[in-house]
Amino acid sequence: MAERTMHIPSGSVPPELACPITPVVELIFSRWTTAILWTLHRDGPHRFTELESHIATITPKVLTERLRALERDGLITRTYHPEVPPRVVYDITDLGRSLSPVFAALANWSDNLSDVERARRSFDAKRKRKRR
Amino acid sequence: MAERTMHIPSGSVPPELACPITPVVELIFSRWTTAILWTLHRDGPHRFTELESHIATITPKVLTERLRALERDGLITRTYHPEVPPRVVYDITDLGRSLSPVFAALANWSDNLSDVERARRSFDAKRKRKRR
DNA sequence: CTGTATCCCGCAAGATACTG
DNA sequence: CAGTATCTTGCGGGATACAG
Repeated sequence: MAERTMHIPSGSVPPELACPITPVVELIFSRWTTAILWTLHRDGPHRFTELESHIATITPKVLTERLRALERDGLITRTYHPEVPPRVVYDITDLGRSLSPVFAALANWSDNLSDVERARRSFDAKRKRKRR
Repeated sequence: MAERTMHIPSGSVPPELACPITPVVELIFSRWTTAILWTLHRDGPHRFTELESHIATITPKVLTERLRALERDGLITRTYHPEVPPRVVYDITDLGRSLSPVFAALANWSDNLSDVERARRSFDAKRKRKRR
């Protein structure tokens, strides 16, 4: 873990006081955004409906919200083609691509999910025993 | 970030269908948890009130909730010392420590936060221009 | 096709007060 | 000290309808 003292951006909310990476977390990991970034990163540019059907359970409203936020943050681009019917293509930016080491670290760690599962079962079992 | 809810995914069908790292994200990055894990990892074991005052803006109720969840997931330990007054010490586990590469990747990426800020200003400026 | 515009709800999170 | 117990609230996210 990095031991450096980092600048804490102003305008951030409470938890940052104790943890310098919280701003990054809150920036990147709002719900659905990893799915969107991951898709664009791995499979290239997508149109609105392509993303919609690929993520499957997201509603158009929420997808629009997330895409706007990601575009505003400079992580994806939105390209409008004035055709009939209109066509809009979303793609990941270099800034968005720079997240790949983060994603790789997360993907690596997913090996530990089974340990988490086991810990949960153990914890719940103990709780059940104490209850009765 | 994170589920932002690491708690039992409510009624919704999870986004991990489109993104394999989403489960990890939802596990680790619920609000406050990075601050807790970061603190325990960097500064060693802490008592309840030590965490409370270190994170400063968290309420005891929420801190308890997060600590329980992290304990259940096997990422931290809770040790009760039956003294007078009672003493409880929280510490990070090996499983929790194994998140270091993830945190390091995130800390590294925080250099890009300034780019995000710039992108936001640019985006907002464009919006303003179009509006009038 | 690519979105808005509304309305609505669950629940994480906050405030406050109290206890073994 | 280390938490519960209760009540309230903000808002992310869902459902539905509709528009350019």
